[in-house]
Amino acid sequence: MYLRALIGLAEDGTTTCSSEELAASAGVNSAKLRKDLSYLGSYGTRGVGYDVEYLRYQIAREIGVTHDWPVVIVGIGNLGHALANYSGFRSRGFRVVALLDADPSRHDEVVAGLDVRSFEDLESIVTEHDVSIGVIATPAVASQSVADRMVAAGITSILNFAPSVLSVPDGVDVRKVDLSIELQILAYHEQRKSVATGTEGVS
Amino acid sequence: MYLRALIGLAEDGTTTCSSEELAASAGVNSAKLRKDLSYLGSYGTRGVGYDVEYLRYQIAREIGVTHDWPVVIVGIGNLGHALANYSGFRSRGFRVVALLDADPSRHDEVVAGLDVRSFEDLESIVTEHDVSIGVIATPAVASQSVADRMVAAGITSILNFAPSVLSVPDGVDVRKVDLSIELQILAYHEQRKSVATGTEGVS
DNA sequence: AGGAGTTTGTGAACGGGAGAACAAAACGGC
DNA sequence: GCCGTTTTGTTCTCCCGTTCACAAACTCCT
Repeated sequence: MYLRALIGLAEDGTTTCSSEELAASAGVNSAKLRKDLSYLGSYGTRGVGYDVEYLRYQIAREIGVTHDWPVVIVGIGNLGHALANYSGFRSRGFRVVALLDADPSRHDEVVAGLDVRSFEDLESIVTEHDVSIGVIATPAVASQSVADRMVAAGITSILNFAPSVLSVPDGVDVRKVDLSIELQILAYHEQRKSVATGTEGVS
Repeated sequence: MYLRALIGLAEDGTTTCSSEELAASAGVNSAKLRKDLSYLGSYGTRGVGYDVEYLRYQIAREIGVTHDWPVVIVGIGNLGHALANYSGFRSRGFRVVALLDADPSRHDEVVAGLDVRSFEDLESIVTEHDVSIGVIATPAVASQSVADRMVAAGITSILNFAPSVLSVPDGVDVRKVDLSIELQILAYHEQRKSVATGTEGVS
């Protein structure tokens, strides 16, 4: 988030910023920002602030976005389609090297300039491109078996868009994004709002 | 998450479950689950466990998924396209009532059975369908102005997929989903793994 | 050179979530 | 009807992230 805020500041032509400004851009408290940055090192100048370009490079180096990460996406339904085309991945240092789907009827499609290939090709693709990050955009029922195959093939980080809890061995990282859970959280607060104001009754 | 786990258990034909089982399905600790459920009330039976259907209804009622929530999606690019087609929304009680885009060249498209309409129609749609939840899938530069218009039109909950920090008045909830941040977090851990094992050097 | 004004970096206090542990309650067998 | 077993609901403790507050350090102006 700080890196993204710095990029935004750099695009606006800002060369130096205080922790207060950067915190506002990132939407956090300035003390938290200073403490977070202090874990990386002492990259600011007291009385002046942070050099935008310098700090940007230091953060990029620390979090590992200085080189491209190859990524495979499994499950080319609506969501996988969008992810394959999502420009944010490429601009943040991720390169989609393959799109896989278990459904043979999808194998003739070309999405985002890539052939949709058979899920059976997973191992060879992972080996060839030295892929360590996989994205699961399949239905929930398929997600665990896809994850197992990914782990067996050597993938050690998984981004899971399926609404399922994956079990993986130690040493493998999983992050889960559940789009409808986010909406449900908003709906919950909406409901509480209407209860509080008495606009709407809840049986 | 608990609701989803309960639905899964119900589909498997389970009628009763212990906190231990449900916690395992949801991927959390059983003490935490019991504590969370205790905030809703005392819906379990000691020595027996929870009735799946009963608990499911109670949670659904509490979080407000007993009735459908109308939703508008603004920005019908790749991501908006996928969101409009995403079946998880409908099955979780959300109904997409309109798709809006500022680009007139998109207005002839039909996505997921809905016309893509002009962003200018926002106010009338919100009023007509009593929409309180809006989804922003525009580029980052447009997101703040879209949010402002949404708030002015009466929307009080926003799900923001743009990589930007939105500022909104009190009483409006914003949740942010940033797809590439998730990948960056995985990449960070990957980098640390390779540093720790000495597989790869970091200058 | 020195003091006033800024801004970072960090020690201390605060708050809240997570897990362990246990009392209360329900069921089943005798 | 009573006791052992099981499982919930809740309290207590611990730990971690966040925030406050302040000393150290840097710049600018006189």
